[in-house]
Amino acid sequence: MTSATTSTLDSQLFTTWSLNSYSDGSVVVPGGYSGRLWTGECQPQFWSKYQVWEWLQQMMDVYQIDASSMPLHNFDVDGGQLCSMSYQDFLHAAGNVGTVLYHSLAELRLTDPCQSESVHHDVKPTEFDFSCPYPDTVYPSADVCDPSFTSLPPLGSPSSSRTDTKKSHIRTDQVKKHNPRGSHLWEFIRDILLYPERNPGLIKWEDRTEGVFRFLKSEAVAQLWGRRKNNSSMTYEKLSRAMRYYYKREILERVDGRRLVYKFGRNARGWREQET
DNA sequence: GCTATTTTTCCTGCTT
DNA sequence: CAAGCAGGAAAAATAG
Repeated sequence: MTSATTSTLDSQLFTTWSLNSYSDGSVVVPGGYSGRLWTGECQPQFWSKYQVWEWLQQMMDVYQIDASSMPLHNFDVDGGQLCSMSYQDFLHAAGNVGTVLYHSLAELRLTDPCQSESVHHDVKPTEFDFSCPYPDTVYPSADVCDPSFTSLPPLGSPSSSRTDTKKSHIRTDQVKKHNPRGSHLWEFIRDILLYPERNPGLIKWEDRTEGVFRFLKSEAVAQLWGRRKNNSSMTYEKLSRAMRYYYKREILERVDGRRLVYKFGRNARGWREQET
């Protein structure tokens, strides 16, 4: 359904991010961009850990892989290490899902050098660590932080249309469950929070152990959420309404006075440092 | 298709 | 003033 007209998307991404939210459906393209943007370097071999992570997110989204069957900790490696993993290693690290990952990665490695025409104001992966010295200007953070949703697998090769999905019958009870990983807003927020090194100042922990966090770029997060839900007219105003509904369910706790600050409640799970 | 949740939209009023 | 926060209502999406 969604055709990815990649070329124009870049610019539209910019538009999206710089528009202040009142873009009544006229701007943002539904669907997604091809997985190119998030690949700062081109070759998987040169990916940083966070790029590997990004790739994994893409895979999970594209193939609807359940987070529970995708042990991210087994992939705390950089591109070089990732590429040196054998098929067996993948199976080991991710079970059946490993098959998909392995093949997808293989695809990627075959495809061309790179795009590298990403963003002129490119930020090096190394600078993502916490610091995030971004001013107030809106930047196209989608390329580095979109934890989600693409309708196409990021296999930039037109040659092999879709060697993936069916080739290996990956939809063994692990893949393609229901609506696996965070399909809920609070989970989406949580996931952004969980990996600060890849979160370029969108949301920030205020108190990690207490589960207090703050939106730094409310509209940007809203846009991201909108992208996830394929809703181009999402705004922080609306997103926050949904957040407020969480109070009653105790997924979030109210935090007085402080703007853009929320706190996970007893019914929110999976956000703590180490815990189930 | 139906039901129960969740989220999205919109809105009025209040607070920072 | 602009941007957030609060919730109520009701429509739209989703999950099952």
